[in-house]
Amino acid sequence: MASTGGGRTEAEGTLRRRVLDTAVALIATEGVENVSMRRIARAAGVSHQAPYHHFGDRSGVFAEINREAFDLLADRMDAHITDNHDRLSPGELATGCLRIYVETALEHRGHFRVMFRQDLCDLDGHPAAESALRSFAQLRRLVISILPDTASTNEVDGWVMTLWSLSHGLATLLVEMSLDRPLPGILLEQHLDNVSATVRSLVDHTVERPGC
Amino acid sequence: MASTGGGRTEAEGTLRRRVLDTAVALIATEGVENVSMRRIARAAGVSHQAPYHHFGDRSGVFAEINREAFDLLADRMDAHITDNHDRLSPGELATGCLRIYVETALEHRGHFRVMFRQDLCDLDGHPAAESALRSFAQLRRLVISILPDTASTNEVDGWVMTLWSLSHGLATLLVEMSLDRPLPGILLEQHLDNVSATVRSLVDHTVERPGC
DNA sequence: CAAATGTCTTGACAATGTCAAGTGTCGGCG
DNA sequence: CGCCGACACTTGACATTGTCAAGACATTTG
Repeated sequence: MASTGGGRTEAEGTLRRRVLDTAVALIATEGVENVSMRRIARAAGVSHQAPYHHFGDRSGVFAEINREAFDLLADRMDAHITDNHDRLSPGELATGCLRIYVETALEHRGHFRVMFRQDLCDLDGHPAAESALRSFAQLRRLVISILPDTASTNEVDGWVMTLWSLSHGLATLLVEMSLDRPLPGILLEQHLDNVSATVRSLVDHTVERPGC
Repeated sequence: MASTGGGRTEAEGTLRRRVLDTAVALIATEGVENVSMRRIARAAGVSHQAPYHHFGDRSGVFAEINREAFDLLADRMDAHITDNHDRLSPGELATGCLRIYVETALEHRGHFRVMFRQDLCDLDGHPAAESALRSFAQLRRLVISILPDTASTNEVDGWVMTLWSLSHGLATLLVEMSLDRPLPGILLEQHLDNVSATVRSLVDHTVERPGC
């Protein structure tokens, strides 16, 4: 087994990556409550202290998973917008982003289960907070481009929260409950239809307003 | 302090209640990750094993909190519907239920933080699962009364999920992040306006459909 | 080549979930 | 009245967990 005492056994920074991957995989299958540092270390085939060298403490691992999750989300949204901004309307772009949100959460349950969990890690000052804001900002920009210039800040932020909730709520339900077993993709499509209907109501809301 | 050895020190079943209340209060302030059985016991002023007598194990406490949460939610929705069913349209009733959902989550963060957490407790066979379904069923009934009889099951369930997501997503964001500090009630009202707009689009969706 | 550094290991400690075994009180039975 | 079992709790013990401290080895630096 492992020779007593260490040495540079891992290639450049490989363990750090393997710890994150192992952690995310375990969280996806067992839930975050049932994942311990020592289990991660064991699953990664290293001593119980090796992960601490790269993350400081347990919450450090979760903070990094948070960062990766929000970055992945923001990157995908970015790509979708830049790829389609000349082909789709702002409303369609927003709908696309919301779809990406749900799909990303389902594809990366381990990441998603850690997002927004302030009891797992304090994100204040951590780069993860910045990544999170990046995702919000993208959606916010789309909402602004949909609403008229006269829209108040509250109106903008209210719609951002509404749209975000539509995705986040569904993603939570699908990931946390076992709703995905009985509910196949068709329900997701139905929901996304409804989302786009909501977005359209946002657009109409904008147009219809006569005055005041 | 506590005399060595037990005795009937609690009035009828009082400790069980106090354990639940203590647990919920701790979870609301510290987050579920930072709440241990022994801390609950300590805060309740009993030995570390006393709670186990009433709940079997840790997940038993969470299961019971789940049951209370879903029951409270379903009861409030029930009351709202029976109090207003002759005064409000089904759409308005649905909007009211969604508002109740968010308000209940904010008033009972400790409960909400445990809901939908399958890693904390297995609800299969537990009465909590039944309570959860009761809440869903209420919303479902409202959606059915809004949609035309010809609506497919997928259409119904899709809208149930959409409406539920609208509330659950917002509640999660408000409870898990510290969004409630900078965001006062006005944003919640704005969001609820949007929710009712979405519900209206559901109703219109019903009316507008020409054929097929 | 020697020292410093970075990567990992082992060992130890307090806290936690939980099992096992006590200890005291209460209600009912003779 | 006195005994007895059930109940509601307590104390004690154990494996596991997060984390601190110290050691071992390879690589880099001087």
